[in-house]
Amino acid sequence: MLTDAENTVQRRNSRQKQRLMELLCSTESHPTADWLYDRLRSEFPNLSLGTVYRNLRILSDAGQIRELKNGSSFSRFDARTDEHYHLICKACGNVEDAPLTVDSRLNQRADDLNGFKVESHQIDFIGICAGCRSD
Amino acid sequence: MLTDAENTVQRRNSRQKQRLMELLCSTESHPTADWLYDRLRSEFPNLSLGTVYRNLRILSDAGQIRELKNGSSFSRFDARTDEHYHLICKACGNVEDAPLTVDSRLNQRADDLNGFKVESHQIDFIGICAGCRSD
DNA sequence: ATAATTGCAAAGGATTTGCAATGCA
DNA sequence: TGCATTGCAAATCCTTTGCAATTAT
Repeated sequence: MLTDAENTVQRRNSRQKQRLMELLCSTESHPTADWLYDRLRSEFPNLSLGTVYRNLRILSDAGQIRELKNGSSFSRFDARTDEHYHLICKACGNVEDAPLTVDSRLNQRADDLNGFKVESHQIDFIGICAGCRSD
Repeated sequence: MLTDAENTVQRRNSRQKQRLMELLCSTESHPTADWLYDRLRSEFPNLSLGTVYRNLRILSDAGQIRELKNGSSFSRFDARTDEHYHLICKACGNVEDAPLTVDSRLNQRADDLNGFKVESHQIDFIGICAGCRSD
């Protein structure tokens, strides 16, 4: 996350950032920073991985791209091993169990799409938890 | 992930591992390794964070607990910012978009559970992708 | 007694950041 | 020209690992 000051700053269009965005738009493979770095290096031999990360953050803070990960940067652990859904608070990052029954019919809806064999699914509901709502 | 050799090893029940498991079972807060480490330190003043991580890995490889994170350890980025679902391959870690329409009624089903205000949801279907099935 | 487990500290991988040089607007 | 952006390298954060000492079976 960038600071507010950095985020309201006036942005320029460097060639690196432009091409990064184009490359990301041209693929559906949900690439990692490293993959993007490798591809862009043929065009920008001196490109640094730091620049890739910086631009990914800028674009994602601006809502132009999306970063796929479950909230926080570190792993969370759960003693419940049965399938269940989660409520994830955008504000504090906490994760609670959703008291909902798992709908296994969803697996059939997605099964065999693109030749993909579905074994299970998980749903994360994103929002604001009771504690953060009252603040 | 532990190696096969480490995984088929005969396990003992250290006090540290026992209490870690009990602590994890006693909460629904899906704690991080650090949170568990802090709590356990009053009981085991010389406890090391490495031991906590090691035991979490042992328990999760044994299927006794679950680690919450989207597959790989590094972030993936997506130029599509509209809501959509993902197919995640257990074998190769690749992520593809699921050609399904988003069911916004799901948000209502989960809304206000535990006082949680739901804004959106995401579904990850876990399975084996076409490429890995044919190998 | 044997070998799994520990604590410690050092290594590792992914990501961020400080800074002087560079290049958009 | 002015200031956002870069490349580089060092720093940071979370997690894993090597090793000698300890402890469960």
